[in-house]
Amino acid sequence: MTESVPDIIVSRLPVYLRALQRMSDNGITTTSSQELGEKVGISAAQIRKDLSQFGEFGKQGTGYYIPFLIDKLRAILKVDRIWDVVVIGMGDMGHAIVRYQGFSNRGFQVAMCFDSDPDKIGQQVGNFTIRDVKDLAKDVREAGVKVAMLCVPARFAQEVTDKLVESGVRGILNYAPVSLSVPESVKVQHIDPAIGLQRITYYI
Amino acid sequence: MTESVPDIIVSRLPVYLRALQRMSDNGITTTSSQELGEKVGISAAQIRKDLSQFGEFGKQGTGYYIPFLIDKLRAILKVDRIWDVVVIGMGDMGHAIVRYQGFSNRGFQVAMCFDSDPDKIGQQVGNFTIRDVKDLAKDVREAGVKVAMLCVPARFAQEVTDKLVESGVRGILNYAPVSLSVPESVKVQHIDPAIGLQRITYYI
DNA sequence: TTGCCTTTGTGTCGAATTGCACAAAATATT
DNA sequence: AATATTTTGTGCAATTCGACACAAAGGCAA
Repeated sequence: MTESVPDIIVSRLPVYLRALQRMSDNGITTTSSQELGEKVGISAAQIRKDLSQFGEFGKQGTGYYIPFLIDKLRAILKVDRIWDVVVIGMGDMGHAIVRYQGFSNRGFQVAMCFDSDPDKIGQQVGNFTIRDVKDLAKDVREAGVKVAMLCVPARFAQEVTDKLVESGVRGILNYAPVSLSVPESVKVQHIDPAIGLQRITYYI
Repeated sequence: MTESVPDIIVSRLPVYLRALQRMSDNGITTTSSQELGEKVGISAAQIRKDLSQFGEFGKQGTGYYIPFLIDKLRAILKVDRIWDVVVIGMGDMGHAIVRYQGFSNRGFQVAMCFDSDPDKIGQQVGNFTIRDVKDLAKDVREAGVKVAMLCVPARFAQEVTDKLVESGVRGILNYAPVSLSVPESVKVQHIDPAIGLQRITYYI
């Protein structure tokens, strides 16, 4: 039985994984909590404690064998598989996301995309034909897609969210600049560049 | 003298501001910590305590007068002005950012954009002509730009970052999927959709 | 005015998170 | 084989953070 792991620890794991995959790409096979910590800007003790929530992945005196640790983290984060993702809203941001090449080796692939604009529906973006958002519920449910990226204007975000939740989506990456209301069983992560920038200017 | 305010509180302020601006746009002039908390998914007590770090902005029995609180938050976050922002890397993401219309009423405007690809340099994106990244240091320094959005591939991110820091940039919103190393005086915020998605799939 | 209702700002406390330090384990060296 | 070196995993202490509760203040109704 898994002890419930604090959110804040879970939120750091993808950062570790990203750094490890980068090291692996550079041909490095072993690292220490010290070295990894310097790369990601987190203390070595913190990293060791975070990882120890899930098992003993390192070896005293040697550190961590990177391919092994990557496998473990991918399993923990459930990205030891490829998740289909649906993208809603084919503005500039939706386009950029659908065409982005960086998802596949991190556990995700775009499976379909939607818009409500009749001029856009039917058009091609990358390998995909933009579908009518009226078919969103049906298509998402039938395909069993569990993860969505929401790129619609703020005023439509909540209504699309409700449809997604209804259709069985369990997680939403929200690019719309608005907070979403969802059941507890659904996880939301927010991406809002203006909020990121405002968190910066406070310190300048 | 301002007591040092915890990062975690600062990071919530832009979320409050966004919700308040939305309420204001909808013609609402007054709210309570209770109501605001429901909108952003944070407890009322938390909101009151966060705001009390900076002053007494509410009135017992009535709550908060939204235009006043917006002004206060904008001043605290230093977005009671418009910050020039430089965008580096004119791929799909850079394009989407430069063309995004949502920054101006939240304190930011794109001032210039750069790429290293000779085919892209000189081309028009929105109202801007793509400049040669070789001129980055000079142009940024001369214009006194303090904030950057980094949209280059991961392998170039650190070297561009170093140039930006050297040129006087104090904050970077990093879209590249890699951790950056910067002096303490420079603030970085990360936007990586794959990390957002991995934080979601853990819970599914 | 008086009494009732609402809502803030904050003191207190418990919980969550982080930092520190070290025994134990593994490797490297002599 | 014995010693030195490295680095993990973790117990404990310190700090940070969030929930709760309530006095005080303002508004409203009669």
